[in-house]
Amino acid sequence: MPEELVMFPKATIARFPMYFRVLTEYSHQNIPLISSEEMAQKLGITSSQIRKDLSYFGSLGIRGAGYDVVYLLTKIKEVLGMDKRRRLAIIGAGKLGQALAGYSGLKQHGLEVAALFDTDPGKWGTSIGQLPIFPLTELASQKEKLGMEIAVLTVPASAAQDVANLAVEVGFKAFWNFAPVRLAVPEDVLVQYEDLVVGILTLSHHLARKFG
Amino acid sequence: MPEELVMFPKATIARFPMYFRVLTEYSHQNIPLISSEEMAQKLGITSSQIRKDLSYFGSLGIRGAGYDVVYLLTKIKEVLGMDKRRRLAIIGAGKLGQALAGYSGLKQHGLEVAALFDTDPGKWGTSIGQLPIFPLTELASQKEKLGMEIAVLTVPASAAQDVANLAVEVGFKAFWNFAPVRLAVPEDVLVQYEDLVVGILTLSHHLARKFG
DNA sequence: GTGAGATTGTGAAAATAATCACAAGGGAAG
DNA sequence: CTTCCCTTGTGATTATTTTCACAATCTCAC
Repeated sequence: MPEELVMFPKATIARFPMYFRVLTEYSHQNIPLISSEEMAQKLGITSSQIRKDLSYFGSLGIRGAGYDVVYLLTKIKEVLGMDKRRRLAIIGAGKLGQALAGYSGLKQHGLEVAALFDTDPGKWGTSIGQLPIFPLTELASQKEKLGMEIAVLTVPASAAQDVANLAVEVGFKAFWNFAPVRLAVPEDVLVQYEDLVVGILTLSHHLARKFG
Repeated sequence: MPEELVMFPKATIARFPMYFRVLTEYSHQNIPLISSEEMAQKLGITSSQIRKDLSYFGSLGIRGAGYDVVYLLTKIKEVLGMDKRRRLAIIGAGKLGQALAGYSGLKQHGLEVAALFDTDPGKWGTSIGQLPIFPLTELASQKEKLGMEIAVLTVPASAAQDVANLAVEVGFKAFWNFAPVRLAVPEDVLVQYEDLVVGILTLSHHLARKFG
């Protein structure tokens, strides 16, 4: 029989990480309940939006009281795939790759960087924190050995497609792409684009509108 | 008389940086015209969306031919505030701050990191590339001297609000905040939130849905 | 157990965004 | 100058997202 698959709106999914943060904070402080209004204040959004978002889980709040912090946290972890540990391969051991390798936010969300890869021989054998840097040619073998399933692309735009092709070939089905280019990949491969410039240019736009 | 201020939808503004990239590429190759369909192919979106987005400028395309690359580029630069050079202060000279300091994408978009700031005395006086690291206490004086107007927060979440308060005090009106906390700031201050975890967790969600 | 107060869950309405489909031009060739 | 072809610009439509408003129902105090 088909598993019950609630479809969450994209906009809702994008907010779950925020909810996760607040809930984690409350959980650490052993606060058992949180209301939508309380969350809304913390996050600067409306409480009705939060309730609507959470309603896709079905009815898991407690009327008159709020939401059970631990239970809600479990549900959000589940839907974000955080119940299973995922290992990442960072391809491109430049500044950005290194910054991500050392970013504690990943581990806090069940995401573990297992290794970095680079084409620069000068970097092979060195390490970032505890993480080894391998030649890109070892991507296939290390993927097997370390059980990595997400490829993080922190290479120059000009190299991104080639690197992606290689990663697809060795079996990666998910990409987190920081290179500002659209990747051509097979149908069944997921690509999440991350473009830092969008954020700062949005800010620049508002700044220009407001102050000239 | 009030300047004509066309209001661009948020979603449209978020796509302008993509358009900027394609146009820059074409401009470098001295290709004078580009059609919405051509752009759409490059970017993996629909051509009608592009036409709709560009229609907010008024009518600047050429029917039967496409858009003048250089002219369109000028318009997009203008609306994104890229016609004026903006200087950034990076507060928090950790891995992420350093990565951003060395990120060429910023300069390519008219954004110039002028200095970094940190509370760690061990970092004072050292530099990242050509960029000096100052004590946070010098924020006010260096802001004047270097003409910085955007504060980039790459400090731990626990320090973000305090640092923001200081930056507001010395006159910053725009923040690019990488710390995963909502900042309490005066009405007239702009904050652009950047949360790397959202992207990777969205990917994780789709991965979990698709492959379990 | 009862009433007062709080907070959820959710249909309906409003706002925003994306897509469609085609009339209105403009270019190019002869 | 006319015809054919191409691509824009845009109203209309559809889809998605947010907000509203209130009935349902749970807690807590007594």
